[in-house]
Amino acid sequence: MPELPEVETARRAVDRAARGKVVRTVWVAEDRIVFEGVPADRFVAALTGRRITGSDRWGKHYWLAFEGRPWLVFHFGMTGWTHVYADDSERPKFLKLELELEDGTRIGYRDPRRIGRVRLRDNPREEPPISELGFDPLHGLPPGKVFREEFARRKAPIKAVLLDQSFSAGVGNWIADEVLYQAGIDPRRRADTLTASETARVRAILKKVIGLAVKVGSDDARFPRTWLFHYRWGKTRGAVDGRGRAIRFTAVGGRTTAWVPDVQR
DNA sequence: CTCAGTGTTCAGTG
DNA sequence: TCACTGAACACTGA
Repeated sequence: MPELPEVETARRAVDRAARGKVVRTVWVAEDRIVFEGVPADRFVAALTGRRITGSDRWGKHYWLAFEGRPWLVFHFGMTGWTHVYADDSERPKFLKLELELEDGTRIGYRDPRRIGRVRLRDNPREEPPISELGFDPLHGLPPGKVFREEFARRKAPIKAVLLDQSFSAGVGNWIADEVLYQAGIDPRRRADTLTASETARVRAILKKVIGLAVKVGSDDARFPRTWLFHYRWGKTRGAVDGRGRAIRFTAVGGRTTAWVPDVQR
């Protein structure tokens, strides 16, 4: 379930377990898709024996920084994840890459559907694909003026614009729906029809939703009960939000969109 | 067996 | 060229 908050949560867990430690051994699956054609032995050669110094994230990508280069960049797709564990008995299925650290801790990347990607980059933030991304809402939002100008020149549905990673990196399907629900905006509206105050609401709520989700470690049980998040899954017939209003499911921007017509105009 | 899916990319269209 | 749309990708689980 990896949008910005989930990726940030995964990054923090791995950072805590790995920061300052040397990689003792590296295991990598042969997988032309996840590794984009880079052979396993190149990852082994690049990472074995190197010390992890920290980590960072932009949008839905996060990376481990080492002394020297290159660094190791993860993207989760829809089903990827990084795991921290102590020994082989806990090794996850569909494992693609595993770092065994000097103290025996293991960092594993798994992805059953192989839609995620693992890359080596010298400067992740400066090189594709991360260099192509827009702002990261947790690192800081652009001024309201930038939102107004961007929306004004866009004819796509507002939901599609929020999902566009070259605008707001890290926003995925549930966050886009949650923001538009809380802002009271119909997800099908063309972005260029939003008023200044609607645009301001989108900006403020985007910051709030992501900030809170990260603050609670993406533990959805701790998301406020007023959020659409709790009621939107499964396309259930007769689904309602926390106040009993009907939830409608519509394809917008190529994605299943949950929204509440009574609230979103 | 069929189909949806918390994501991204790319061909096709206007 | 650009903005936008929709299908494709790969695979599991419901």
